[in-house]
Amino acid sequence: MSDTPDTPDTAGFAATARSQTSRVRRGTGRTVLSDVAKLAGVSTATVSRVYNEPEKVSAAVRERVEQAALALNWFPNAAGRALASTRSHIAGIIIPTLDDQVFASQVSGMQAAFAARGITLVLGCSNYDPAQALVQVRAMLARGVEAMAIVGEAHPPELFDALRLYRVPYAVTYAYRKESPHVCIGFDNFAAYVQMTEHLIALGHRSFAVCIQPTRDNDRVQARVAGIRATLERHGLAVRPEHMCEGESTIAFGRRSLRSIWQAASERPTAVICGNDHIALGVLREAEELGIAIPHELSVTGFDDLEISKEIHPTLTTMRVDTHEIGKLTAQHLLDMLDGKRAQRGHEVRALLQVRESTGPASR
Amino acid sequence: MSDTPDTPDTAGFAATARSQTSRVRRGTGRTVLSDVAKLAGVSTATVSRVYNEPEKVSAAVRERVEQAALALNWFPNAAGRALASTRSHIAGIIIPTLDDQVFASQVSGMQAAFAARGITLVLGCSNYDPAQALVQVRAMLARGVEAMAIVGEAHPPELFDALRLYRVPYAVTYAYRKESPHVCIGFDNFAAYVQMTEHLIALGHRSFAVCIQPTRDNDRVQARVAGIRATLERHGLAVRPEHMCEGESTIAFGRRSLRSIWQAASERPTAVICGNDHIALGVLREAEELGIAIPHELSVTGFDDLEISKEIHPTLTTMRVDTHEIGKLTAQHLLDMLDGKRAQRGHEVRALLQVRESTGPASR
DNA sequence: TTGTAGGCGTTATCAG
DNA sequence: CTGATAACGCCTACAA
Repeated sequence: MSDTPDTPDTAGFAATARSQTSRVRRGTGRTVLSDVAKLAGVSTATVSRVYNEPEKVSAAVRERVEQAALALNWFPNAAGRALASTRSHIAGIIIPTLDDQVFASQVSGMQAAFAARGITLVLGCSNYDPAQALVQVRAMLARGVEAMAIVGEAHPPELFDALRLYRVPYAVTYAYRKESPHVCIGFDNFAAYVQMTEHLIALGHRSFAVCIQPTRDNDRVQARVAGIRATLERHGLAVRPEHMCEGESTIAFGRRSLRSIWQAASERPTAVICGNDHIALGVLREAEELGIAIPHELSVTGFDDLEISKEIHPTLTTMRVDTHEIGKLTAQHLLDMLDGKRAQRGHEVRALLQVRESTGPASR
Repeated sequence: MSDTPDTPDTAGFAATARSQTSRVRRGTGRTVLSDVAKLAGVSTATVSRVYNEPEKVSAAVRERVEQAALALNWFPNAAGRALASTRSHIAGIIIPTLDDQVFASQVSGMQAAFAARGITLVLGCSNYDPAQALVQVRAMLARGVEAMAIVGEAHPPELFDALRLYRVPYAVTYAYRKESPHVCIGFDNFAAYVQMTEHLIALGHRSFAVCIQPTRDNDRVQARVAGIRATLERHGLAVRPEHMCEGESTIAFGRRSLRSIWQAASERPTAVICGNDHIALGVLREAEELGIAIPHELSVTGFDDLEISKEIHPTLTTMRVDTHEIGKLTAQHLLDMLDGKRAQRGHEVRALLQVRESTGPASR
């Protein structure tokens, strides 16, 4: 049974001789840690220490190991590392879509902050579909993500259950609600639209239209609509159904919406609140075409403060949120969790109103 | 000397949870494959087969295993899988920045195509810095990426050497050059700007200005400038140094540039070629402020065809590239490589000229 | 400070 | 079609 003298792993056979040595080995032929150990004349444990706890290795030995690794062009295999240490050095983020600048810049902020700490970010897009988000989260859990960020809280309970079950620290981003059971890092969508609506009411507006993204499965947009409605209600006002337009986040949708609002039989609104700058840009564009004077005849507001919004005519009243900062703060929070710090209650970022030319006193 | 156990950086959350477990087993307490095997009354090998080669398992056993997995809420651990199978199911992409829509949508295209095949995409941003790109590629190689995409070919040779050494299939994206030693999937930046320049020359323009992104370390932008220069030269023309502006990709840079061009002592150009729509939007905006008639007094061109470009006044002449498609094609190519298909020569995507109101006949 | 040895969760080989 | 068992590459408790 045991007449073969060569112990398969730690014994010293040359790197090249390896593949021929035994029939059982399935190896890839790549340089591995033990090759480096052999060349440096140290144990595998020492090589590992050089890369994980360098202060515990003498300078001379460290130097020798680094030389050997360089000579063999070796670097640690992440799968082996992850398996042995139960640390994957991976974090995940789920966003609705990269096609929206606000999410892209949030990813960008997180990516940079994580990379600085040697953590790789893996990205999943849900396309605004809760089922897809759940699938992505499960896949990331399987990958062994150490932390996760996810946009919004309108997700299946199983999603958060899974996160808790696996004890993966996570944060809900982009949205912020004080009452949320999750750690939230973002802004209060409800409050932001309250502020915007109050701005218009203060200007004397009493008749409103709303052009907004799909509310389905989207807590952020729902909160915005709720903010508008609550504020109007407080002033004894409401949006007529025919002045409530819901559709995709495009210039084209904004144009279509204003046309239908203008052609409706009911009294025309004096203000249009849009779900974001894209839609507002479309409304402005269509207004120009219909010969509607902005803001004299109609006030228009957006959200996001795109670079273009202060350059067009008339310049667009909108709100600005630093989404890059949201990403950075989220990464910092998650890194703190990984470092064993106590959990925060979340972090509220301000949405800042930018009053420009597209809003003015109501004409009626 | 140093019996202090605190490793400042990499030691983390794992430490606390661990100490309670048995001294021998370091396990995480998570459900593992063998638990499923036990519950289903089969061997671990069979469980593995159910998920990797289901056709080799009888329907009855398969059913039993699936039930057990569901009951225990088990799913395979990626690190263990990667280690044992030498397949990581990870692909990587390196882009300059997510803050540019064209790269974000390329990532989006790849991500979707890969996800459909169970491959996770990991993202790295180089911030237009070749050194950072190299670091990111090495990190991804360590992660065991099975394939890689990287924007542009202006990278350190070590980067491509590493890719070749590890036999990782890769593609250069966004840029396409027939003579490139790499598989390229993108469009010909040189040819695109030749076409744009020819468009203006055909309109009678003889005096040009150029406002473009930084050329340093950026082969795509360099190719664009070369395309402009070569075309002009063929017609016996050239850009005066004071009409050559290089700067960041923003509306503000476009505005600044036009102002300086207009204030220069030399004869004013009749056309401004911009490196992208952002810059062109700035030029248009500043022209309006300076009272320059577009296109009568000055023609302006962009690149990318942003949604806004056909909505502003005057509408912008630009070029359109389907970057989402580039991402999708790249993923398909890389998947083909992983499936062992023969390498393609790359794939050229067309950049389409969109002639609009911002270009017209030269006035001089 | 360094070495030894066993384990991390899964897959692959080979025998039954 | 199924099971036993040895890798996969690295980390870490413990011993020296």
